[in-house]
Amino acid sequence: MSTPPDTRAPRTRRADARQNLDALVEAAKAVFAESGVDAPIRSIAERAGVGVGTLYRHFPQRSDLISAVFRREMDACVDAADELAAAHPPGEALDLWVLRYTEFVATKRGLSAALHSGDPAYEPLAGYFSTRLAPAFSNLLEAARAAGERIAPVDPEEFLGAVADLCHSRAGTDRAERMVRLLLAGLRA
Amino acid sequence: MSTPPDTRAPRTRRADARQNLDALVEAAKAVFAESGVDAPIRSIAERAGVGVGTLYRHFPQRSDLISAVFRREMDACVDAADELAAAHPPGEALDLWVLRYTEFVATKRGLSAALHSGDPAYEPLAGYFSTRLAPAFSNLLEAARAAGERIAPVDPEEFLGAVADLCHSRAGTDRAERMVRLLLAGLRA
Amino acid sequence: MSTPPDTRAPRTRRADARQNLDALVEAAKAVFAESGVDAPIRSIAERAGVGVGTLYRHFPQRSDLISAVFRREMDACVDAADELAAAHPPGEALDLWVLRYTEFVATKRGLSAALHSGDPAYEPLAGYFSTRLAPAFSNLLEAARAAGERIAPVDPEEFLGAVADLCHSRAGTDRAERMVRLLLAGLRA
Amino acid sequence: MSTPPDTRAPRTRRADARQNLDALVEAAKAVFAESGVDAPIRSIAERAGVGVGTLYRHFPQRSDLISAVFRREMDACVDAADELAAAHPPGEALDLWVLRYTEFVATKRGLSAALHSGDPAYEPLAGYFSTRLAPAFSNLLEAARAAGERIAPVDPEEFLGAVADLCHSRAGTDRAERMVRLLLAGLRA
DNA sequence: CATGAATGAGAGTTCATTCAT
DNA sequence: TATGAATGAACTCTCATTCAT
Repeated sequence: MSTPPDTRAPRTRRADARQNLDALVEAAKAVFAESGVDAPIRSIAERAGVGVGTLYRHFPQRSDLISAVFRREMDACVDAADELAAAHPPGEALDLWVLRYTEFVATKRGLSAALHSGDPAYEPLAGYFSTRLAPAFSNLLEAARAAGERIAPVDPEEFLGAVADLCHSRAGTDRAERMVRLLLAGLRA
Repeated sequence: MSTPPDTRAPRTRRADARQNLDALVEAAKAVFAESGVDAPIRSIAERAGVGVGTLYRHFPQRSDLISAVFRREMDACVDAADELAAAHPPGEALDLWVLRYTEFVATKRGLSAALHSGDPAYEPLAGYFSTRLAPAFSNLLEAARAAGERIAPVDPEEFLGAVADLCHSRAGTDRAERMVRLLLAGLRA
Repeated sequence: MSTPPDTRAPRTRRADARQNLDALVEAAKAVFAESGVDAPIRSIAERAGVGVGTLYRHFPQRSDLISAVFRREMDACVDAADELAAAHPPGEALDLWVLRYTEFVATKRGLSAALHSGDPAYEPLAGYFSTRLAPAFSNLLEAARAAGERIAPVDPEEFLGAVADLCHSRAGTDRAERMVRLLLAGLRA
Repeated sequence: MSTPPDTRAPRTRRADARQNLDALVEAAKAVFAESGVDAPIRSIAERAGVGVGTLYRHFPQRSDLISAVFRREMDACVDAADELAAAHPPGEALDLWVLRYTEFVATKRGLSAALHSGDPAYEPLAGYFSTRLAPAFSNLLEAARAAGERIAPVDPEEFLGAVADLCHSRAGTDRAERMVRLLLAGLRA
């Protein structure tokens, strides 16, 4: 009436849920960076040293895992905005933060595709994008304007989306950076 | 009293092959636009009204098909450069062509990913990119400079790659166009 | 001035265990009725508000749980035989009890499959079937015969098995009842 | 961009589609009889000496395969009705055919479950049941009545369903036959 | 004693690719 | 030369079962 497999790998069992969760997100981050967000689920579980079942327990949908990875780093990126604003003059802070954002995006192949896929599973992620990242950027934009810089009107989300696009391709970070600078220049034209 | 010679095309071999090839490229173009370059091979063969075997005969690698599709439209895009240059003042021609190029890219989901995948199969395509599109753009750039416009030094290929990135995402063509214009503005800053 | 003795149940161990056991059997009954005996073990544990481990402690084999559920209701069904015999004339009691048995079986999707699966785990259940249900039915049969009814010779177990089969299918209880009546009619032909 | 596995089992390739189809239905019949209609798809493919893909090509849904198996034998069973009617007196033909039908059902574990599962995929099969088997049975019933037999009014489909239920269980054909005879007796009571 | 996280076998399904016809 | 049937690797997901806490 059932399948009685005799287990033979005792390994970690129950070590610590929190730890596993971390390992999974970390592994996912690495794998996504290497192979994009469509990488086989199993490869992530393996990298985390965890059974697929465990992965599914914590992240029933692929999108849950993607969201977890991105959210974690989005937070760090958002925090950087305040730090840079505090340590640099507005215009400079703006540029520096966009480059920081660039780094965040650099390893997220497929992020924008996911965000715009229309799949409702990504709405929370998109929401996070709108409610956290975009405002952070918007603040920097306003601060620069308040400091007297002439900056073209631009939708913050749209601009960040564009920067993301420029950084997804495997064309290398140098090119990405040059092109992002061009975009920033366009902002000031 | 004699049998009238049957004049109906007995030498269709070649013609058929050509036709198949055309149908395939056309079908691939449509399917790529709809589902991206990772679409099932079969769906392309079906759309072309041809067996998969035939597809494989003409395009042993998926990349061959991708290249064929892109090459065909690249040609049209390259030709447009001359036409625009003849009909408009240099600066305007430059902008118009970039928008024209934008359209070409718009339906090519995955083009830049393919170009930068590192897969040697795409080298011919990348080569075509460098030897045809980039020079066409370069000419427009030079013409504008010659006409007195101040245009930042930029690697043509890199710039075109960036534009491509901006157009891939499913975020809609409006956003893409706005962002491309920003990039163009950056060029003149 | 002295600490008043804490009289609140400190000896709940046993009581808890009994309670869990009850909850499990009850939950299993409900789940089996809804999804058949192949329902996920976990869903039963959840329904009982208990961890899977606890379930496994009490019922190491799925068949143990199945047996427990069935046994409990078989008992009730067996008891009904005496009650009906006491309250009705023999022939009527016979018919009424078979319909009562029908109800018992109705929600036991998979019971007969389990009983006849050949899996040795079900032998105790089958034994219970033979030693309790079949005799109860046999008594009613004999009583009816003793009362002068002409009833075909039939193996009680076999007959009950047949009735069970007629009730398993999801075809609805109406049909089942009609067909069971036909079977009863056959008994008297 | 793709997975280039190097095939190593050349085996039959394209031998004959018709043959494969037959082999599949045959294998499915055997597997269904052994393990019920929920048996792993893969086991059927293996038994037929065919890749899973081939199975899926011919029978995209499990229900398609089930239907194919059943339909084939239903046809034979329906044909038997005429033959028996021609060779025997009505009452006898009726009994003989029901036993014949019994044989058909005997190896179809899960048939009635499938028929009554409510899954729309089985509607064609259920339809076949109603339009072919039930009428065949109905004719025999009428013929027997016309010949003067007293036969209880009964819904042909319902009756056949009941017979099916009696034959599904693994309880052995002897028991099934005895119980079916009882049901037939009930019909004449 | 109870819990539920972890495990991994196994089932379903898709699709690139080959090759008999 | 064209066809499309066949193949099977690879992927996703579920769930029985164990065992650290």
